Amino acid sequence: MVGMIPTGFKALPLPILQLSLAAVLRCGQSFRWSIFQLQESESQASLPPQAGAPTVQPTHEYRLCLRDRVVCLRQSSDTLFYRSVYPDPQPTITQLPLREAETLAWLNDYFQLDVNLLKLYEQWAARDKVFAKFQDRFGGIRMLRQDPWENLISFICSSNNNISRITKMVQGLCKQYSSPLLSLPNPNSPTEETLYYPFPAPSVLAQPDVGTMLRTLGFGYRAEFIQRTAKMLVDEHGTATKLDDPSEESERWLMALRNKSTTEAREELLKFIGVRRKVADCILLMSLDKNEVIPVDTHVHQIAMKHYGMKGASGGKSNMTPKLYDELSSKLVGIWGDYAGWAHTVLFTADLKSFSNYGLSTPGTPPSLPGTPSPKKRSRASQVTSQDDVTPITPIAPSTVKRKISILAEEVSGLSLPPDTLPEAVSLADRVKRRRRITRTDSSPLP
DNA sequence: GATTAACCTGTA
DNA sequence: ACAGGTTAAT
Repeated sequence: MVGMIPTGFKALPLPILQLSLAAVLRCGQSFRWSIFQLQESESQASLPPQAGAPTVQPTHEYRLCLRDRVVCLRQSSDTLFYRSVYPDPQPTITQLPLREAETLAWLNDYFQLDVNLLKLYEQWAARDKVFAKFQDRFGGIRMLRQDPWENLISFICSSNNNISRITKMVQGLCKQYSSPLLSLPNPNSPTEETLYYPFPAPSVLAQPDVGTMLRTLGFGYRAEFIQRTAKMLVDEHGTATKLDDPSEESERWLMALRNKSTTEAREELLKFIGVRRKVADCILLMSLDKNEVIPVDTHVHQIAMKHYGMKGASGGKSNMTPKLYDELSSKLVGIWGDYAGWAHTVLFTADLKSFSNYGLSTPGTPPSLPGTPSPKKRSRASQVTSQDDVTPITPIAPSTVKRKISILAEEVSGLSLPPDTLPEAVSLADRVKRRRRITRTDSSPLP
C-alpha cells in the first residue's frame, strides 16, 4: 500500500470552457471525488512549464479512485493535467505505456471529450434566451459519463437529501465496504496520507446485514433501499466475473442498458427499490447515454416556474405529480432539444446556491464547498460584469485526445487497445460507437 | 389511478 | 421547515 512510484502529471490541451472541473465535479453528478486546495507555491511546482502567455494556474487537485488506479487531475485555463497512481505491485516499465493509454482513454470517455460543449452552448443559446443569459457565467459544465452501478446507488441516496450529505454517505459506504486500493500523500502536506477506496461491487452490498450497517452510518431510510436493490440486481443478473475483468455480471447488465432505448432502460430501472422517475432519469442521463432526459426535481421545478413561466402550485410548494413531471420534462426538451439533459445541468448548476460565487472571471476559482456559507441570493443580472477578458473561444480538438491514445497504444504493441483491459475505461467497441454518435450530432444543425 | 402521510438525518 | 423523493396505504 505504500511506496508507489510518484508519477508526474501529463498535460492535455483543453479549454476550460470545454470542461470546468471546479463546476462539474461538485455540482452533484458524482459524489466520490476528493478535492484538495493547493497552496500557491505547490500549484506551480509540480506542473510542466508553460510556454507562452501566462495562464491561470491550478488551484485544486481532484482525485478519484477507480477499480485499479487513482486518477489525479489539475486544471489551468487551457490545460487539463492528469496522472494515475497504481497499487502495488507497480506496473513494470514495459506495461506502463498501456496503463497510461488506458487512463487517457478513461478521461476521454468519462468527460465525454468527443462532445463539443461550445457547439452545444451555441445551439442552446440560439434556441433559448434564458440560457443565453446564463451561459457566460457558467461555462464548461458538461455531463459526466459515469459507471451505472455506482450511479444507481448514489442516486438512491439522493432522495430528499442534499449534496453535502450525499457525498458523506457515498464515501462512508466505500470506506465500509471496500478495501483501500492505495494510500497517497495529500497535495499540501505530504506527511499526511489519505486512503482511497473503490466503489464496492453489487454482491457486497447485497449482503443481508448491509441495511442495518448503513443505518448506523446515517443513511436513514435509504439504507434498506440500497441493500434490497443490490440484492435484486445480483439475484436477477448474477455475480460472475471474467478472468481479466473484476466487474460483476449484474454491473455489465446495467452497463448494457446503454444500448437500449430510453423507455426500455427506464422501465428496467424503475423495478429497483428507491428508484422512481426522478432517480431513474438521473441514471439515464448520467450513466446510460440518454442525453435528452431531464430529471425533474423541486429545484428544476422552481427554475421552470421562475424562468420559463411554467405552472406550479400557488406560491410555495406543490407535489410533483407524474403528470406535472411529464409536462415540465417535455416542455424543456422542446426548448433545448437532443441534449436537453445537458442543458438542464448547466442551469441547475448555475442555480445551485453553493455556486453563487462561481464565474468565468476567475476560471480556476471553484465555488465554495457545499455546505459552506455562501452569499445570499442577489440579483443575477447585476453580477454579469467583470468577465470581459475571458480566453477567446478555442474549438476543442478531439483529435488531440484520439491521436494521443493511438500513439500511446502503438507504443505498446503496435496494435489497438485490448477492449476489456480496464473495465472502468471505455471499451474499444464503445469508443467507436460513441464517436459515430457524436459526429452525427455535431454535424446536424438544429431544426 | 390519484393523493397523502411518513420517512432518516443534518442544517437553515 | 426543507433538502435534487420514494414507499405504502388510502
